[in-house]
Amino acid sequence: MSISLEAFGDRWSLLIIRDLMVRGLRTFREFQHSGEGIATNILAERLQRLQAAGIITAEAEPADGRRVNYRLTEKGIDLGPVLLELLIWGTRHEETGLPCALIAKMASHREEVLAEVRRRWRERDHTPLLPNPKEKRK
Amino acid sequence: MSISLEAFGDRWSLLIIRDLMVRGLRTFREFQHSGEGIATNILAERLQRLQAAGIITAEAEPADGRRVNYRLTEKGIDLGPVLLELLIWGTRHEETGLPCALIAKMASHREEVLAEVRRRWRERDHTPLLPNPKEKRK
DNA sequence: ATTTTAACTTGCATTTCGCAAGCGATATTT
DNA sequence: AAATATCGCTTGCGAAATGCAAGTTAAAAT
Repeated sequence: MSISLEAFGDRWSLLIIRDLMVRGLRTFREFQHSGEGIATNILAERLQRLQAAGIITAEAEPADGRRVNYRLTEKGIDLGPVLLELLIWGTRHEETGLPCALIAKMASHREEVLAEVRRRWRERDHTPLLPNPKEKRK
Repeated sequence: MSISLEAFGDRWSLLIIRDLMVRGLRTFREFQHSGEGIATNILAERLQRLQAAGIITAEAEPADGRRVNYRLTEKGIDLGPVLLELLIWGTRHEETGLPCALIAKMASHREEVLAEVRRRWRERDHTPLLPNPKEKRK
């Protein structure tokens, strides 16, 4: 457990992973403007660390040489269950803007949700899994 | 998710929660000497924060007025699934000192393991759930 | 009554973070 | 072709969080 936390146990890493997994973000710029307000130097450093840890990869976009597409590795997509449990806990115990019905469904259909997350990853389907809440979640 | 991380998304909080949940630790001193090397001021601050977040409670030991027993609340014990997924991921993807068979069993008997964790919590059974690894895990 | 123990504080040096600005390499516009 | 814009980062610097050692207070043990 402490080993896991060393790889991504800080305030930002898991949010980046979440954005990759369920919000369909891929580029530096998209993370930067995703609404959580991460500083660019920290973002750069976290992307490096996650890459070094083998959780994400960086590949240049062929159509645009400036752009770098970040993507979860298999090791990264395996964090799906962790994120799902975090989401379920947060929804159950804290005030979130998410529809409760949606979460109840997720909790009772764990395996299906995770299979869908994996499917999207495999097929590089970048449509967001969750509807974007109206309110920016803090 | 970001809301969850605000409550315990730092380097130490989840380790404290883990020590409460699966290692049977209860007191300031036990956390301090649990081998991860947390500074006492940080430990004190984290215990306060977790208490303020409603994840743990502090109650004085009746038999010894100096001692404070920390304990997970229901909200805290509900983090069981999160910890279990972290443990499974870490074991699958990083070098840990844990016997693989044990983890395979945990992954395939998720619900039983979580039920056992809850049972121990309810009955205040403080025997560690996991065998203490010989090597101090870093 | 003195010493020990448990649970914290406090002070201070070091590290990390957050913000704004800048930079180099593509790509786009004129 | 030249000027401008965009993207993915660095850099510099003040502020906040962290780590370490020492001290404090109250309760137990001797």
